[in-house]
Amino acid sequence: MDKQTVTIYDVAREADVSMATVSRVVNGNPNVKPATRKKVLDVIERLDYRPNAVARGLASKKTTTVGVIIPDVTNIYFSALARGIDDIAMMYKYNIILTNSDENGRKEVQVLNTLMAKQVDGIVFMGNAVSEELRKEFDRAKTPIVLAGCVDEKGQMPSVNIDYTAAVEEAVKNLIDRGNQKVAFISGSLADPINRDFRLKGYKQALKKAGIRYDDKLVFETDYTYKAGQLLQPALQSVGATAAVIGDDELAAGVMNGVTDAGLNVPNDFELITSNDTKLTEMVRPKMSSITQPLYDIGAVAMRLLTKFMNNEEAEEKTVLLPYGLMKRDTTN
Amino acid sequence: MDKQTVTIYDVAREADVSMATVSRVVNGNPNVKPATRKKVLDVIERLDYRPNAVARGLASKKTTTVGVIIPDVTNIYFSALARGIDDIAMMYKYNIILTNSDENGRKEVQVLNTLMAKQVDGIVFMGNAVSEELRKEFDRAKTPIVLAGCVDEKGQMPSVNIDYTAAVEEAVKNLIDRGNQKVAFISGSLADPINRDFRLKGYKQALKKAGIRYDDKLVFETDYTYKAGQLLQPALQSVGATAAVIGDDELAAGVMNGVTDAGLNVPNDFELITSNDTKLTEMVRPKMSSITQPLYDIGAVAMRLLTKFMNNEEAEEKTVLLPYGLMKRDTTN
DNA sequence: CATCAAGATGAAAACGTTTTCAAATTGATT
DNA sequence: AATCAATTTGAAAACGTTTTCATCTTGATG
Repeated sequence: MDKQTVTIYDVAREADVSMATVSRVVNGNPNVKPATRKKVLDVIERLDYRPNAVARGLASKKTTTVGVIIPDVTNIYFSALARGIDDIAMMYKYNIILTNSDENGRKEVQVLNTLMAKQVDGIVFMGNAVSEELRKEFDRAKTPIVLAGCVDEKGQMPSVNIDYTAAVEEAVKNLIDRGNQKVAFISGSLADPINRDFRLKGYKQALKKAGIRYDDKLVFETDYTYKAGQLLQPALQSVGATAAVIGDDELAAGVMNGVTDAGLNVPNDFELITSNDTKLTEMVRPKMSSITQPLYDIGAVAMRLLTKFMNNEEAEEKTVLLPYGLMKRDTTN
Repeated sequence: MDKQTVTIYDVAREADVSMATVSRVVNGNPNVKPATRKKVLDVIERLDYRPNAVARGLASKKTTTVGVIIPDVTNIYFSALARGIDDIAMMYKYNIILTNSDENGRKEVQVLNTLMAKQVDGIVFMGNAVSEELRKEFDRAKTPIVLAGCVDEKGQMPSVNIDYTAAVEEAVKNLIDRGNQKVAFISGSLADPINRDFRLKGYKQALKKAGIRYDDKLVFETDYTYKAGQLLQPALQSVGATAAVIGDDELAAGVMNGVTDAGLNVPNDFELITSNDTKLTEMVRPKMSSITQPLYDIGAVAMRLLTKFMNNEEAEEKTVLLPYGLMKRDTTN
């Protein structure tokens, strides 16, 4: 019926010491005589005392909780990052408050505010754009923040990513080298810097080096969804694209199936390279060639970086780029 | 530099009222004269006051946070549930502390304990088995708990699921009706009641009604992973199975590709029905026929149910079964 | 105009920790 | 035996709210 909670005070009384001493042994403070420590530990055991983390948070101003803002857990790419984040967080004794933002600016701001209200010790932000409004909130927050799989156009926020520009350039070059003159660029919103400023740049660079004229008819801006990809086939055909680099694996799977269902053969009639190397690439047939990214590690490193900031350690570099690669599977010849 | 936090006390002073009154307006308590309310609100605005949720939690014993224990966010099935949970949680102003358990009993208990320490108002548990140890912890916790996509063998914990037994029976019948005499049953660990007591039971019932002898050579116990499925092909062939019901979509995709890669044709040489109807079923080729489950809704309903418990409302039924179906796609004839 | 009930307010006590600072104890050194 | 520094301890003040009472206002009613 009752709350029936055992408090630090109960332990202190039973062990015949002060709350301060109990607090010390609970927190592993070395300034406690071994004998007293044992005595206290025994009482804790006997009473089954569990420190109240909320009270602790209030007194110490540390909640050992970090906020994670994710566009959609349901997206394999982001959930892979999230897994990396959570594992490292757990390793450092933090918990994760996870919230979906749907990349909706208003929701992002609102979520950020409740996270701050809950006094999280830090935040990992995923998403594609850091809106001005969001940046303002970030600034106001004294709370450390790290971006994961998310570029900051102004380069002032700590983040961990791969070199999207170079990766896409390499992928496109790969496609061109095999004779494709019309390579489509398919991504999410070009309002997102990650697409507009990084991936598209790589695309253009590859074209330029190959002496191919840039044609914005070949650039497709869409949602990161399977359906969206599937519906793209007629448009791709009408511009005569014979290959594509695609910014998301689910989207890529959609494109591939759309093309295949239209009777074309991948990779003989149409080659494609996707971007995230999630497990989906191996599940579909043909398996998708992909830019490889250390997904789990991006999350893990971001979280690790965050722990440093929360600990006031100096981090060598604020902006870390993890290695990428190109994995040939069956959607390229 | 400094914490620079505006407290309720500052607001009270500036507005020339007591903390109690500020608290009242912040919490929408109607017992405040409109004029004072406005005065307070203005000060709050001017000072940009944000209530500290931790202090609030300590004083009110409510954290508006619920814990979610998930085997692995990276699994499409679970992340779909998680999404439903989070959306409803947000709707009711709760936040989610999300932790991966890997279905590891020790980790589950440990995670549960830290959630309790953090004074979450409730818990949604996903996973396949509720171990004895876990049940003990659950009992000790005064905190309301709801299972999502997870059966309680003893039927005493609130949960939301579909009728796995009936669903599997129907799927197997479907396969048998089309002439398959040797239908394999492929699931995760049979230590999990969901497989052992529910799905397998449905499988047996279908066989029985069709007058086919149960043969445990046709029962495959494995991991819920793509790889595990892929490796199953030789074993399936050696027992002469011509069809299978499979307990997880990633696993099913693995089985299908294993079979296909071995040169067989799905569905002509081998038919299969999977269980979770995640978006993966539509991404692979052939598209997988599946038992359908309202994934998102399972999570959503579980969370909704939890809010009732947290609110001490009486819930009509503790154990809710959502409707399932059978979706014919291209892995069955 | 006295009376009362209802409506607004405030003082202060929780809530369960951590942390600061001073006091008490210890033990080694002279 | 006296001294001093280190080591252990405890008292009490935070931490920033909510909540319980009691008190004070109000305005209507007789």
